[in-house]
Amino acid sequence: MTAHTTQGDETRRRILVAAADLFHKQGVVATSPDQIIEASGTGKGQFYHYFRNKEGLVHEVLLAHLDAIRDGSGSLNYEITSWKDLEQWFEAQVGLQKRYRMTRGCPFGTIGNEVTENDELIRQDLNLIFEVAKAKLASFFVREKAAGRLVANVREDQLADFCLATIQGAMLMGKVKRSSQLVESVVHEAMSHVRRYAQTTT
Amino acid sequence: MTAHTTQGDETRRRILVAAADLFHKQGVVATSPDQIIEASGTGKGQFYHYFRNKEGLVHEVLLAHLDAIRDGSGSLNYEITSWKDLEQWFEAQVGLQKRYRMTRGCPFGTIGNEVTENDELIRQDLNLIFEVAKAKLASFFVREKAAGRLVANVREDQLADFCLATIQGAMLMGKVKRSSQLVESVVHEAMSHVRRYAQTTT
DNA sequence: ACGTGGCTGTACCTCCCGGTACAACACGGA
DNA sequence: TCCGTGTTGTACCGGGAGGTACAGCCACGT
Repeated sequence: MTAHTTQGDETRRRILVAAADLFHKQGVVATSPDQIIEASGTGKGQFYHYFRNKEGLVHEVLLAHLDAIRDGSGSLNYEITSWKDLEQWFEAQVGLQKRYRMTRGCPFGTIGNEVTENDELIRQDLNLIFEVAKAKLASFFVREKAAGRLVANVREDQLADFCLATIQGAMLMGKVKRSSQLVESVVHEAMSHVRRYAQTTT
Repeated sequence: MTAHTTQGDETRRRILVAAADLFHKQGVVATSPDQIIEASGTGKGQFYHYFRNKEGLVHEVLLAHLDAIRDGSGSLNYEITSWKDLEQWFEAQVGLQKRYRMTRGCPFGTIGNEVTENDELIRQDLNLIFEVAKAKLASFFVREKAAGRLVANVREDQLADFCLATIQGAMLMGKVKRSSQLVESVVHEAMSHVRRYAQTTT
């Protein structure tokens, strides 16, 4: 299951990266082990040596995503310390989508939408990812409120969920429309809404 | 392709209904013709008699959805004439999701997320659906603005996109979390944002 | 040097996917 | 009545999905 050699570690990593990319591009169901094997330049032997099966691989891809959010090693910065940061967090997602010429949505959303009642494990992984992301965003709002810069009756986690949900929906619609303008304007509305809770209590 | 007999019309309809349900439940890619055939109680003969292939069926399912939005024959009412209507439109989506015990997302969103660069036709169908839905919502805002009950500098279609995007994101996250509370609160935030553009100019 | 792991490649297997071919049937009109 | 068109069932097919078996390899400690 896990690698015991630097070389083995490398191939394992290559499989993970190739899989993550293909899942993002065309979804989990539409991606076959053979495709991942070819894209990663490995063989069937390695694939089933390092991963129990396809579902196991999906699980580990999601864990990798989770780590990326947790330690900030991914291309997105979830450590929000200012309103500017929050705005950049939104913009960064649009930017990422633009690099793929608006042909892709959010990596998590893409997988999340494919989840059925038989994928309980995967669903929980995704749930955890959203939970961690929410906590990161919410902690910013908590600090702002503590500093008296946020109206007192606002629910911080609810606001964080709002941010996540809007960006998910915006990216999905941006992908369908193949247009970044839609995403930009939705993000703009969302930011404008969240900002209204900010107050300058002198 | 198209039926010429009331009986043939019936089987064609049964296939469409069964397909729509399965696509909503588990997505397009994960649904095989055989499953649709079994669920609709028909045979392979009928399937390929009435539809060119699987993609053709997806296309027609989407056209049926589109009609449902256009003439209001679906379970959702897109004819918004009051703020109460708008709120009910949001709530109706959550209600629908709840009936499936939060195991499904939006029918369009589910399909939209599966779209790749090879599904240009399907993508355009979905785009049209979103476009029509947006127009329905936007026309309400236009009327409100004309009546002076909306701030003058608001872009009506942008606001409509915002509504669509948030409900999409909310339903996706609701499905992943298997919780309707998340959806309710996101919808609440969205409504609260949109309502701020309303003004009573005496 | 040699065994004992981890690593890697390839052959193979079963099942189902999307689809075709084709024969039988129903039934209204000439 | 008998033909033609719309409808329905079933047999079949190539290919790829997801996965297993297994044999070679290479490095390492001893």
